[in-house]
Amino acid sequence: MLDGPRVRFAPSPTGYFHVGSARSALFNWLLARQSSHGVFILRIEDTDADRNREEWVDGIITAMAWLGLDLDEGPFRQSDNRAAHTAATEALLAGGYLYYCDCTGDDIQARKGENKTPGYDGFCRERGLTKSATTALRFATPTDGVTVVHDLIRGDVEFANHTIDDFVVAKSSGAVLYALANVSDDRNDRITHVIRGEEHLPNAPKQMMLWSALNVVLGDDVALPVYAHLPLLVNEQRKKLSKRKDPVATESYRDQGYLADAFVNYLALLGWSPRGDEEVVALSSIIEQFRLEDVSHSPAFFDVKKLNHMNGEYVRAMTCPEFTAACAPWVSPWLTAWRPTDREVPWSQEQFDPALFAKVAALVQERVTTLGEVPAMVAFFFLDEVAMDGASFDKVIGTDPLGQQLLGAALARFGEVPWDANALHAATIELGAALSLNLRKAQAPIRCAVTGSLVGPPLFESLEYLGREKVLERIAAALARCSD
RNA sequence: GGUCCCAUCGUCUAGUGGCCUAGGACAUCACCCUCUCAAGGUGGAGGCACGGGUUCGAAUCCCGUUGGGACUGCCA
Repeated sequence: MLDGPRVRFAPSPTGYFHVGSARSALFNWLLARQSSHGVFILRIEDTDADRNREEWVDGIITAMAWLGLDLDEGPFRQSDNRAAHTAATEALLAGGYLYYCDCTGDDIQARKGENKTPGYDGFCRERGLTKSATTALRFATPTDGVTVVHDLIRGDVEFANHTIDDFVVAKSSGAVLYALANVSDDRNDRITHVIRGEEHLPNAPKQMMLWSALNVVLGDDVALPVYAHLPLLVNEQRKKLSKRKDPVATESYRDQGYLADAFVNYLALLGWSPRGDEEVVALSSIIEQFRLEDVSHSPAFFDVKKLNHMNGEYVRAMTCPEFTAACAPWVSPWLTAWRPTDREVPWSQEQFDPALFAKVAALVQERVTTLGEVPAMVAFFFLDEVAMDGASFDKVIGTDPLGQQLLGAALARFGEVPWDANALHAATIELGAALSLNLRKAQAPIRCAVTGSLVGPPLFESLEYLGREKVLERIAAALARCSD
């Protein structure tokens, strides 16, 4: 068998797919992809029945597929490996690495009193307790020596063994906990690189102890994995990104119309950077250049502004037909397999005209940063009645006699002018000139009357695509509104 | 409190002892372009946390200080 890195992404389905998780998944995936024999595994760590939900499992799988993080093995379920976890626990117990403990949290707290040493005090170590409904299994950590974690990103990190408390390996219910379950699975999956968030760094020495102990009691000498603890993703307060307080759901970025390629590109820049000055780089180039050794040590702030810029660049880099097609979930969701879950289209299926949208798309492509912004920008093409912005109307038409005069003149002139953007452009210049208005001023009332807003896609192309009839209708309606 | 991690423009970063008067990107400001809004172009402002060493020479190495963070669960 050819050796390549075997890496895994091991999320627990206790919430939506966090952007920090997406970044961890990506870095694991990159390492696997840059080697021809690399293997990327997804293992859902679903052993905490109280907190897991099936919909979150789906969310993880869907989001990873969206990002293009394809799997070589899995998705596996940690809950399918319970037999192995139990066997590992029993072997460890038989080997003398574990002991039963019936202390409650309150007991431990009460005993500690003034003692500042963290964690469990080893009270039950020599008590010789046996299995019961109230006894958990703890790992007896060495009281001397040091455990050094060889971290690819940070170098060697030393932990004095006496500072590591006797952590619980299996609950009194028999359920095997994270530290062991995770190690047991990593051994079985022959994981070579454990790449995960920095919050797991304190777990590493415990898991190395477990791994080595398992090698002894199982008689199965599996090489310890190489660790790489990724810098945390933080919010503007420099705190770890929180599912509760921060906008971190990967799914929501998809809903908003961020492009997977752009999102992946941005994620790759969090803690790592390509060589050279260019940050918008092809995935193939990222795969080729990526090195764990180059990952930065310090926490990174997830900056939506920069993501926005990058997304805009990717949007503009698409061909027009690609862009048009990519917009489908937002403009014609009734046609697509996937559609955003957090919004509705402003028009009905009957009102929407695909051929018209294909023309209009070119007008908005370079004006949006996300696909989700498209509907609002082109709604006036499909809605029977414009959604008039009151303030804009008052400003350039309602309280402006010149604006009304121009609209009156346009109503007449647009009735006879050849119907194309150039002619409309020229006609508007003349109309404005007659009132001593430059084009900037002259186009405003027309834009407002026809689109309902003072900002939007280029006006004359819009008029052309909308058609003479609707344009004249809307100008007349705007004029009528003045006398209301 | 303890253990551990981290420290370059507001933000993400380049930088691995001399190419640094510290480079790029986002954001920001100004100007140009322009039918609005964008996009684009040009230019500006903006940083090595602090203090000691080591060295001919330090953003880069060492020590300390300060500051921030993670962990400290019969969660993962």
